[in-house]
Amino acid sequence: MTRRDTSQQRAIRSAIEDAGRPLSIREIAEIAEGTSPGIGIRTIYRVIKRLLEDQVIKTVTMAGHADRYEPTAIADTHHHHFHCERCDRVFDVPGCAGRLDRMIPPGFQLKSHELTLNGLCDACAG
Amino acid sequence: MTRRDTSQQRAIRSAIEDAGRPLSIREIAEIAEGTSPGIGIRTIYRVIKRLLEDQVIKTVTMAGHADRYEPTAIADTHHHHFHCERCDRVFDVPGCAGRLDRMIPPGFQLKSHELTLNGLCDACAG
DNA sequence: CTATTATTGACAATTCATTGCCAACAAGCG
DNA sequence: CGCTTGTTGGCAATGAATTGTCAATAATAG
Repeated sequence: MTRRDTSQQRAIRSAIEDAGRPLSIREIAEIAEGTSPGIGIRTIYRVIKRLLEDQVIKTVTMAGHADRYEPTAIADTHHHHFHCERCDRVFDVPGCAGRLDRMIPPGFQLKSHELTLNGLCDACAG
Repeated sequence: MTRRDTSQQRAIRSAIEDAGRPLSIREIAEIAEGTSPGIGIRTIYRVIKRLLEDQVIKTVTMAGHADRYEPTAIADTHHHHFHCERCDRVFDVPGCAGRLDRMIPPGFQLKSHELTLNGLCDACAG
């Protein structure tokens, strides 16, 4: 049961690592297709699942959009996401909104939060 | 093609208006079942669609969760949402996180944002 | 009250993302 | 290099949410 390295896995890993932004399954498939032609969608799902299990990448959950994936190192840096309404790409945005605890009603226990910004990215706005 | 009022429609409308929090399709169905026994899920979808078209209610999009619906009057008051991990209910939280424009990268155009708070509600935390 | 027709609800059908299955393929040990 | 077996990819199958269909029902104008 030795783990094997394949060109498909490398294509998927580098797609995610080089993107600089969280990628959806579809985006990963398109990019990996360039590096590893003919790669099947089934393989994308399988490899993503394993990368998640191995904590190599983490899931980015977006309000109203498909999940994206980004390297754990980036995900662990506290930040949020900007979704471009036109090109549908998602970008990392450093920093945080601030005093969220103040918003919480008495008795409630805050554990985490997700901030989704919507608008136009520089390329689409220009 | 005159519009007709029915007990099913009233049950759905009052479920949403009286809840005091955004409701999912499933929650609406359960509550409406109490007021209008035997109401079909098909009717829930149909009436919700019409209420959305008529701007009577609006959709609450949550990161990682099914859409919820709340009265337009409430939706138009700027606020955010708290999702309880245990009971899966969603609550309105007044106020806003603050200076979001400062987080936006140069060239980007911010149009809207969604903040999802996660944790335990007072009932589940107590 | 009666006739018209908008509305309902059961069921089938669709949509879309994800997974099961399995024969063919290929990574890497010896 | 050759063999073992982990991996791949096409297709079927699944699961979950939503919609189409249409006969039966019920709201409302007259």
